[in-house]
Amino acid sequence: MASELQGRVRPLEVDRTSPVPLYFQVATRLQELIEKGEIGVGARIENEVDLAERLGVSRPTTRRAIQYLVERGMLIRKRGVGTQVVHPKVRRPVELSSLYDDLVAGDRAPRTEVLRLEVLPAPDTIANALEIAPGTDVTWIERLRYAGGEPLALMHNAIPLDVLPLTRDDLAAHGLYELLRRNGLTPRIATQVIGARSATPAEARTLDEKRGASLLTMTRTAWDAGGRALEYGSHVYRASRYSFELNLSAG
Amino acid sequence: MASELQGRVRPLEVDRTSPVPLYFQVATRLQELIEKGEIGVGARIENEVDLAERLGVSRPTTRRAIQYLVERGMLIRKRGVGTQVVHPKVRRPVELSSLYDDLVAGDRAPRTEVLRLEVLPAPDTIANALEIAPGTDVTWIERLRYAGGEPLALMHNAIPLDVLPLTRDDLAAHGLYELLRRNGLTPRIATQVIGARSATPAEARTLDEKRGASLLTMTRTAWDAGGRALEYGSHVYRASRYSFELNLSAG
DNA sequence: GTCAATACTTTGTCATGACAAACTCCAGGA
DNA sequence: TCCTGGAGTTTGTCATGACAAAGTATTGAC
Repeated sequence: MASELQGRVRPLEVDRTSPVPLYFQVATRLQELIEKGEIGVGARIENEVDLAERLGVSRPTTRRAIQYLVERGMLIRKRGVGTQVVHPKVRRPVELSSLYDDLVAGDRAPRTEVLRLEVLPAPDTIANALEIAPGTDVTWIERLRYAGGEPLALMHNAIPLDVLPLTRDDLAAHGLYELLRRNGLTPRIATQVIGARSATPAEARTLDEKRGASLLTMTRTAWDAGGRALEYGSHVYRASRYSFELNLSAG
Repeated sequence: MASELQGRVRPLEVDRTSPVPLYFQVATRLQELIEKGEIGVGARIENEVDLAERLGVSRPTTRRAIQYLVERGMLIRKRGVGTQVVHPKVRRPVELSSLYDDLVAGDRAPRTEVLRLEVLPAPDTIANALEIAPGTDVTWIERLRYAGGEPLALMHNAIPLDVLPLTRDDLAAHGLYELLRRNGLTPRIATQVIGARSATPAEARTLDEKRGASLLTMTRTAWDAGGRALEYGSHVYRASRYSFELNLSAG
C-alpha cells in the first residue's frame, strides 16, 4: 500500500513508439531510480499488479522487468510479501571481457607488445582444450601487456586459423576479444582456471619482477554462441599488480 | 520440420498432478535428452509452437523451459532460425559454495582445525567489507583446512554475532557455509577478489610450504537474499594444491 | 545465371485472465 | 496469554491469442 513509488508516475512512463522492448524500458527506469537512491535499500517497491496498471502495461511485462533486476541482484521477491531493494548497484555476473577491455575501462593505458606470432598445428594439450582435432592449424601468439608503462601480464593464446587470421599490427593495437568481436565472433561461454605459482627466471625478467615472485595464472577456453571454440589462453599476471574481481549470485 | 525430437513423445510427457512446475518438468526432460546425447550437439530442437502442442502445454511454458536451458549454456536461440544444442552438459554459473563442500564433493577427505575463535568488535576494514557499523561484535575465526591429510588452506573469517553464534566443535565438523545454511541463512550474492602473493614465514610453516612459496588469496563478502552481510573471509590457499575453476556465460 | 523481391518459418514481445501458494496480520477462542 | 484459524495481500504458474522482427528459402525478373 504505502509505496515509495507512489506519486512518481512521471519517471516511470513508457514509450510505446520506441523499438526498445517495454519490459526493458521498465527495468531500466527502475534501475535508475534504485541507483540514484530514490528507492532506498530495504524499501519495498509497489506490487506488480498496481505497478503494471499505473504504467499501462501488462503484468507479465512488469514481471519480466522485475525479474531482470532480480537476476542482477538488485531486487529480491518473496511470495506473499513483495519485492524489496537489496542493493543499490548492479551486481554483475562474472564478465566475459578481456584484460585489455578492463584496462581501457579503468584508464590504465594498456599497451601490447607482440613477442611471437606463428601458425602451427595444435599440439594435443591445446587441441584438447579447444575441442578440435590435433594438428589443426592454430595461430599461436605470445604477448606482453603493459599498463601505465609497466609490464603486467604475459599472455599465450591459440586461435584456430579458420576462426580468425591475425596480424601483429592488429594485436598490438587491440585486445584479442575486441578483434574477435569486430569480426562477428562473440565469446559467450568460457571455462577458466585461476591459480598461482612462482615466476620462472625468464618470466621474472620479462615481467620486471624479482626471481621467484608470485604470479597469478589463468587458463581459459572460450566458445561462441554456436559452440565453436574461439580461443585458448594461458596467461600469467604479476600478482603485485593484478587480481581478479568476481561477483557471484546463486539461486 | 525434420526434428530429432519427432517420435519421442513418450520421454517428454508432463505430469500435471505433480507440484513441480510444468516449465521445470519440460526443462529437466530436455536436459536429460541432451545430456544423454539423444539430441546431439548442433541439432535443432522442435520449434516452440509444435513442441508446446505435442506436450499439451502452452507456448509460454515451453518458452520458459527453453529459456532456462539457454541461460545454462546448453541451448541457443535465433529468431527466424530455431533453437540449437550447443553443449551437452550444463555450464553452471560460478557456484557459491564453500571450499569444504567442494572437497567433500571431490572426495578429498576434508578436516578442519580451528586455530582461533573469539568475539570482538569489528575493526574498520572488516566493518567496511561487511557494510556494518564499526565496533559491531563479530566472531573472528581462524581455521586450517586439510585435504587428504595435507594442509591446504588457512582461512580467516568474520561473521556478525547476530547472524550466527559459532562454536569450535561446529566449525571442526562442518564447513562454514553448511553451518549457515543449516540455520536458514543462504548466501545469495558474493563479491570475491582472487589474487596471489608469497607466503610469510609463519604461513609457510603452517601450510607446510617452503619459504616464499606462492599462495593463492581470496577475499570474499557474502550476503543473503535479504541483503544482510553474512560473512567476510580472507583465505590463502597453497597454490601447489589448489586452483579456482569458473564457468562463465555472457549475454 | 545472378540478383532482388516475396513468402514462409521461427523466435521475440505483449495483453488478458485465471487460479495457486506463501506469507502477514488480526480476531477469536482456549 | 498464547495460539489457532481465516481473511487479505502478493508473487508464482499457466493458458490463449495476437502481432512483430529476423532469418531462410523460393520464386521471378533481368
